[in-house]
Amino acid sequence: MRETFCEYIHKLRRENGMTLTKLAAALDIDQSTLSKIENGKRKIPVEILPKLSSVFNIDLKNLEHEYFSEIIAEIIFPQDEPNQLLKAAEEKAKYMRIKNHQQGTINF
Amino acid sequence: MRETFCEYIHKLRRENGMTLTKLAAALDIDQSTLSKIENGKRKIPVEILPKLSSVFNIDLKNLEHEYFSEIIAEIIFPQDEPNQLLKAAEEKAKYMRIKNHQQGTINF
DNA sequence: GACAAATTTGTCAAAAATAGACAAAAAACA
DNA sequence: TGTTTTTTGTCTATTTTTGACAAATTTGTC
Repeated sequence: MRETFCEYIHKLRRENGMTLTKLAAALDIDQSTLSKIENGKRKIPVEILPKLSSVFNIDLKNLEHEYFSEIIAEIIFPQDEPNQLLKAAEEKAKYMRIKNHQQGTINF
Repeated sequence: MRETFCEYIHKLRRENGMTLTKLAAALDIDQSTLSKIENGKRKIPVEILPKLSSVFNIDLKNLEHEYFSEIIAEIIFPQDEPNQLLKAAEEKAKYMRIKNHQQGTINF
């Protein structure tokens, strides 16, 4: 996927000929909130992923993949050495696995 | 660097024979807060990076590198295909640069 | 062991960020 | 034009985060 996640949601909705109101209802959020989400003005709540998955029949793993890669992209986007940063992150993740780090302790 | 950022701060402080009270004062935070930071119980405020840099004479770029890679590590750590995730993130960051995406719009 | 210094922990109120809801404005389109 | 859809603004409630303080615990030294 090239586009951002919010663009993707928008595309999915239009392709399936749904209105904001309808999709919002299926996702159990306010339609104005969905509009904001599609326009990148509100953060995407993780909880909607499984619902998107079932509404549009898309593998949940895929959606999660897109979701998290986007968050990472937001971080590396302004950096000047993104590749080094990603390498370092990999190393650190390995280190965390070894020390079987308490997930989500803090800082994210 | 292998260790986590909080471990690193702790190490730096001890190596330089500083007490929590002293370093906390230099960083302009409460000493109990610094203790929590070193123990991964509070998130590390970005604002302390420049101060750490000058107190310990470490290149700021380096510190930022470690700081952000850690955040990314926290995200990929629990994922089962971290490499694919990182690749996707790279792609997305490129896409964002092209579309000259408003940094930090949302979701992070 | 006793003492002092250093560190960790718990708690609580203040401040900040986020979410949810609603209505009005704007845009799309038939 | 009239209707539906979408976007935007605003407000309050809720949740999360922060800062500060004091008590408890640990550490190191004599």
